[in-house]
Formats: sequence, C-alpha cells, structure tokens
Amino acid sequence: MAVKKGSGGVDAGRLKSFIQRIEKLEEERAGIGADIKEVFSEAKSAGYDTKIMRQVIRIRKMDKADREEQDELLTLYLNAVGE
Amino acid sequence: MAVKKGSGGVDAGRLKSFIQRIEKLEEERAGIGADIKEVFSEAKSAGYDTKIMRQVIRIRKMDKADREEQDELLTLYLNAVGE
Amino acid sequence: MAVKKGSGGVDAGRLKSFIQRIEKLEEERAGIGADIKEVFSEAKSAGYDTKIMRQVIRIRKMDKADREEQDELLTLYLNAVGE
Amino acid sequence: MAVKKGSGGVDAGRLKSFIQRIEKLEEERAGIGADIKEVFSEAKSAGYDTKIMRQVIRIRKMDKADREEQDELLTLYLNAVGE
DNA sequence: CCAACTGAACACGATC
DNA sequence: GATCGTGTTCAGTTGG
Repeated sequence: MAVKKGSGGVDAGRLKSFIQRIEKLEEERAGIGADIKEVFSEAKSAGYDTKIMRQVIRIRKMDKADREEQDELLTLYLNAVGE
Repeated sequence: MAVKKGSGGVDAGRLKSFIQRIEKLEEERAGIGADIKEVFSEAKSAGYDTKIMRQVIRIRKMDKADREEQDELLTLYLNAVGE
Repeated sequence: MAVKKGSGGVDAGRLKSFIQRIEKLEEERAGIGADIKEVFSEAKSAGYDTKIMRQVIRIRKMDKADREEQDELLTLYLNAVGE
Repeated sequence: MAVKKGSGGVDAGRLKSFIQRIEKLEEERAGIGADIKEVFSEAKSAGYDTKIMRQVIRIRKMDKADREEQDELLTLYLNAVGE
C-alpha cells in the first residue's frame, strides 16, 4: 500500500487536505465579511443610514435575480422557437 | 455646489460607491462559498462522509474560538486587577 | 360541518389554540429573561464585573457545546464504521 | 475572615452561585424555546403555514405593546388631571 | 455608539 | 423529484 490507511480504508492525509482547504476558504470568506463590515462602518461615519443601505442592496439583489430569471425564460422561449 | 446633491443633502455618488463596493465584496464572498461547496463535492466523490467532515470543521472552529475567548477573558481579568 | 371553518378550509379555532400556546410560552421565556437580568443586577450590586461574568458563562457554554459535539461526532464515526 | 476570599477581594463562592443561577435560568429558557419549536412543528404537521403564524404573533405582540403604551399615556394624563 | 445576543430567513442536503 | 428537516447566515434588539 503506497498510502497509509487506517482500518476503515480512509486516507487520512487526503481528508486532512480537504478539511484544510475548506478552512482556508472559510477564513477568506470571513475576511471579506470583515471588509464588508468596514465599508458599512465607513458609510455610517459618512452619515448614511446603514439599515436603509442594506435594504437597497437586498432589493437590487432581488431585482438582479428576477432579471436573470427573465433571461432564462427568454432563452427557454427562444430555444423552443428555434426547434 | 461642486457635488451634485439631492434635496436630502445626500451625496448620491458617494452612496452609490459604497453600495457598489459592498456588492462587489458580496459577490466575492459568494464565489468563495461556491468554492467551498465544490471541495465538499470533491471530498464526497472521494468517498468521504461530508456530514462528519462538517462536524470536524465545526468542532475545530469552536476550539479555536474557545481559545480566543479564554485569552480575552484573561485580558479582562488583568485589566480588572490593574484598576 | 362539525367544526367552523373559514373559506380557506382553515380551522381557525385550532390555529388560535396553537398561537395562544406559543404566546404563553414566549411570555414565560420573557419572564425568565427578566429573572436573568435581575441576577446580573444583584451580582453587579455585590461588586462583580458583569462583563467578565458574561464571558465566563459564554466560555462554559461553548465548552459544554464542544463536548456534546464531540460525542455526536463519535457516534457518527461509530455509525459510519458500523456500515 | 469568615468567608474565603482571594487576593482580589472576590468572594468566589458567591460568584459561583450567581453564575450557576444564571446558567440554570438559561437552561430553562432554552427548554421553553424547544417547546415553542415543537408547537410550531405540530402546527406545521396540521397544515398551517408557520411563516404566516410567526407574522401573526409578531403583529399581535406589537399591537399589545402599542396598547400598553397607550395605557401608560392615559395614566399619565389622568395623573396630570388628578393633580 | 459599539458589540453581543437573539430570532427569522434562507439554502442545502437527506430521504422517501 | 419533491418535501422535510437542519444548519448557516443575516437583520434586529438590547445591554454595556
């Protein structure tokens, strides 16, 4: 056996690698979360209402999702017609 | 007036900039979320139990948080004594 | 019709009962919250630093959660091996 | 000294008692939280939309708070007149 | 005013 | 494939 394995047939090294990759990514994600918080903080200092800002962002996200849905629908129609 | 403002005295351009920065960051964050999902998917294909993996990651995160809290607590104590 | 129903086919009486049960429980919970607040208040009057107390409680809670998660993880492993 | 004290002048026994009382109360509170969850679960099984139920409960709570505020205001007025 | 805690919404995976 | 339960994440509230 080239690779060390436990009785369960689990390659611990590979598992560890997976877990570390995920932990690394989660750290990055948390870092970005901190960045976002900072931007809100800046905006607040500049006198903006962050609660409203959040609403704006949420609405824009929904609109975007809507538009993408519409696009998908359009594609569907076009494909249907193209047949 | 050098900068265009609405009646509310809000600098719309600056607000827009803040919002766009946040939206950019949120996109990045979502991208990383997708990456994480992929790694789990890979691990699953390699025969690992993702449920267990998640639990392991959660415990490791809690351990880490625990240690950090202990440090904070120590600092608190020291400050309290220092008074 | 034995039971009065609205046009939506919803048994209003039963719904009301559910909601009242929940509201009752939420009141109880709020009451306990008030009790907790009082204890903190007492402790503060006795000269203790509530900030430190909260941190201690938080850490103890995390430790406990940690231990429970470890147990769950062990169970998961055993089940995985048992297959 | 009747009671054992550390150098910081902290009565550890009393502190411990406070913390245990709080932890006990928090457990009770968590128990009630679990009960609430169960009721929602029951309601769901009975075919009710829990999301809407939550809204109803929230609105009723706000109404109640409103009414209490009105009562306080009324009391204030009555007291003012009574003087 | 900042930070922690709580509760709600969402998204994902598991199961039938 | 759809529904169900669960876990994660986000917004709101409260306390320091």
